[in-house]
Amino acid sequence: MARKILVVEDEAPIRDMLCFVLEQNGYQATTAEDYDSAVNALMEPYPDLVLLDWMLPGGSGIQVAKKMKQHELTRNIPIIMITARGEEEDKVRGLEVGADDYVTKPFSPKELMARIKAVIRRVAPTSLDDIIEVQGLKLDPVSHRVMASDQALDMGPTEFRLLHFFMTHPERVYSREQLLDHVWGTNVYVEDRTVDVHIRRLRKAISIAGHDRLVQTVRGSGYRFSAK
Amino acid sequence: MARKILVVEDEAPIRDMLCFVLEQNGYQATTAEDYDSAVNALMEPYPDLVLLDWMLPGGSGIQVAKKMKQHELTRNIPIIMITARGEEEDKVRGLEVGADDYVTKPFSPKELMARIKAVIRRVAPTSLDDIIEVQGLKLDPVSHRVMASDQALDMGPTEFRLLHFFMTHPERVYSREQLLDHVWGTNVYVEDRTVDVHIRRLRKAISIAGHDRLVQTVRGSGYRFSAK
DNA sequence: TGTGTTTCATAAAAATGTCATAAACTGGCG
DNA sequence: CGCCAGTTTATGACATTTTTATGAAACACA
Repeated sequence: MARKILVVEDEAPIRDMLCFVLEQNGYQATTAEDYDSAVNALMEPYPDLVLLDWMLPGGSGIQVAKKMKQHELTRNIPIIMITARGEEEDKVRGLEVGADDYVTKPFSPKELMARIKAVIRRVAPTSLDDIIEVQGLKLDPVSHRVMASDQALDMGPTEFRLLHFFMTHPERVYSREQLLDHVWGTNVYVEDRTVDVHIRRLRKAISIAGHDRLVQTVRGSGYRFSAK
Repeated sequence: MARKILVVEDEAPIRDMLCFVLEQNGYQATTAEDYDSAVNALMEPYPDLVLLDWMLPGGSGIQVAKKMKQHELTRNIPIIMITARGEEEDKVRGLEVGADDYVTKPFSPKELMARIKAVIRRVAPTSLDDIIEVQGLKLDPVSHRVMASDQALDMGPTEFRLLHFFMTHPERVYSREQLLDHVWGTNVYVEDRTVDVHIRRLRKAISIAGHDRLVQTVRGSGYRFSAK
């Protein structure tokens, strides 16, 4: 429900202000103050968006952006750059590196929130709270419930998260490791094979109306959620 | 219960379509085609929400939004802007001025309804003081009483508030923390687990007519009040 | 003192990660 | 082709951990 936003900013006062505004608006804020901590913070709970100060001390913000673009898992996280007034050059370079938008210091909280909202909407058209439906299988993140043709399905929390991930990322193979990263969270030490077990449990839970065929095994690669 | 929605849109076909869709979904639609008629329409029967086309001929939609924000009585009426595809800048400015959300032309009725619902839910969950009924379980905030098929039920104050909250926010999971915030009030230091106890008491109180099944446990997430 | 609330301890239930084993699939080879 | 050996995946069982339910005691307040 609450989107996670990573704030990368070296000046503590500004950082705090940003966090305050973000949390005030229903986001969950994480922070980092330099390149290293930023890269680190990116791995933990994947943020839904990164607010990146261009003028970081050591490695500039651009390094962080570049690093993000290199990694599969962080490549698609949208970035909003914070630039100083008038630095046209920066803006251009920032957008070149893959920033999705920028705000110019000083900026109003209102403007910032507007931009964040717009960027998130653009990147993730389906709101986190939307009911997702695939072939009669409906998942409602708000009521935290899965229905198959008006019948509520029962499953454990992990199976729910797994299904949620699958339904929001269909038609794509995911290795067990990737699934662990996305569904369990990073740096969680769990055996690869554990995924198999939860896949089975998920299949069993949704098999009542025959939806288990949506969860497909891709031998040698992992699993895929597909309506085809 | 029928919410009034003001549609501000200059193109008649689109306006009619919008009205049709809105009424189809149980809303009561009012219309306006330009700045003046919009300002006018705002005064008469205060709408619960305004659907505002950004691209009005004379004064653009933003004028309407600004005007609304100036007046005490219309300030809090939520606004959903209708923007043309790709006009990023417009969206940002709209949100800055105080729009609550936007839809991009062309949009599906489904998406529109979803956004309207989301905005209304956020702004006005349910009017207070109305008798709420779910499956024969009636709660009257005025007389402060709960009835199950003409039989008065007995419960403590906290259970009453808890039930009231649940009945006005059904089909949604709430974590214990959220429940504490909403039912107990913010910044109250109470153990999370205390919620469990009151949930049990509430269940016991309404179990006489079998309504305890409405209060559902969502493992790992919290509780949910649901008729399903 | 009595009603209502919170905390605590414990029971009960559910979820989770691993294993061991069965089953399914692959590619090579006779 | 058909079979075998080697891999990979499916599945059932299980010990452990985590989360909830519940009864009772400790409190708070009028």
